[in-house]
Amino acid sequence: MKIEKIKGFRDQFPEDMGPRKRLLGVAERQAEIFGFLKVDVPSLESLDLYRIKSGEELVSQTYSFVDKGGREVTMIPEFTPSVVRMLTSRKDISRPVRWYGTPKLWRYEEPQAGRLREHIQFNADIFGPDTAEADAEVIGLAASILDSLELNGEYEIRISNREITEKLLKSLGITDIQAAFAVIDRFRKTDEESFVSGIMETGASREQAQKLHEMISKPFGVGELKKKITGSIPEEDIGQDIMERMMYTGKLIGTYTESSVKYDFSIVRGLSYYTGIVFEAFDIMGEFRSILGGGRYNNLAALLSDQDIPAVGFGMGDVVIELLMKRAGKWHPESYGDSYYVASLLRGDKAYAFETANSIRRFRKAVVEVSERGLSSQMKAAASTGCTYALIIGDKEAKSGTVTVRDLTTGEQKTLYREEFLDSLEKESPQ
RNA sequence: GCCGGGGUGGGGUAGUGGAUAUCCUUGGGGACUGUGGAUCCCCGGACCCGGGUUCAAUUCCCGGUCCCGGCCCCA
Repeated sequence: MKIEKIKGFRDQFPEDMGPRKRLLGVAERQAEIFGFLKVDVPSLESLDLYRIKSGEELVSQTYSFVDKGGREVTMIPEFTPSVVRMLTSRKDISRPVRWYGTPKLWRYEEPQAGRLREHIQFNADIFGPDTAEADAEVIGLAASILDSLELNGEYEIRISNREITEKLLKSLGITDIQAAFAVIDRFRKTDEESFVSGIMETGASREQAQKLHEMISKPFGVGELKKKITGSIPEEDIGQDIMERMMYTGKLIGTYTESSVKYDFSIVRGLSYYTGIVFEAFDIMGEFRSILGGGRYNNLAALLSDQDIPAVGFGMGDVVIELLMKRAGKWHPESYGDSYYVASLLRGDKAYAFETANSIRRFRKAVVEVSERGLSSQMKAAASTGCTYALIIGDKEAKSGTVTVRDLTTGEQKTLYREEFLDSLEKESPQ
């Protein structure tokens, strides 16, 4: 009987696992360099954790079920609520708290390009200070990860601000702010006419809806925010300090990366708990869904506990960035430097070859032959493992205490004393 | 949940209402216990599942399932 995979889930074979391991490794390394500490959360949570903050729409898209004890539980659809629960359960942790994690997340929806039912998400948050500096640090980490993956020039960051957008919408006569956010969120998928009519349904006039469409259509440099808004919103309707903070944040983000950072009114993020800055990163060709996204959510802790903890963070799923890395030719595993395939022609007792392999392993990767086969086959195997050198060990070598080293890229080969060979490895090794 | 397009060895494919289902590649073994991605030889491996129509279904029809893509939603 053939058992098929569950829809939207994936097997992860070495050819993708290698690059994916590097992707997550780079993200984790950058997070650590920034001083973030790793945490992990349960894969299963009470469904109520998501009811509180998001309502039935999200709940209907969760991978949830009633367990044997009659509890409504769900495979976690996001990381943040669990992390907030963790943080608020401890009062001794000094702030700012910088935490990251790489959970698997689940959603019960139809799979499509860049979206599966199970995926891995890198996630990082700063809890405590409600400052432009914390905002910039989180976005800067996101950019540094993408840059470390050699994706400079392949992406750009778009930022916006919920408060500013909300005030903008109000000044245009819009009364149903949530509905307007939903229309804006769909901006990229609709034409001007349906956008305008969608906005008109939220309380704006046609003229105002068209004005909004124009503002949303053109991202601009973050430093121009004030200029762009002046004339659109009456001065008294918008806090100067919010705009100053956004422009300052944009300036700080520029200290992390050369990549383009734009202000973009169309970024609102669907998640209702965002309160201030929101941001996403897109591939430069606009082919894929957003690579990552996040923002400030100052009210979530209060919703889930009796504590008030401002927070800012982002999540980056592994699926979209994989598409981007493949397109950019960067989907390759981490390189281990020189590596050795220990081929053996010894009859019976192969201890000499194994001693050699194990000595190499103090400094380098070594693969030792474990089959009985001719040298020709072993050399083929050496090539297919991707090793840069082959060591050939036969009776001659074992008797004389030597090894024959063959460079698999140039074909050059020499025989030298084993001790001499190992010494040279030790000297060349960085550590 | 809804809509569209697909499913032939591990991957890529050809083909057919009836015969031993094509080719390439990959995998295993051998030539080959002293030199690699080669060559030659041998071997293994497939019509997604169920039902219907039919003398006969991998082929036609229906349903399911999975894959790809879109909608909804976006964590």
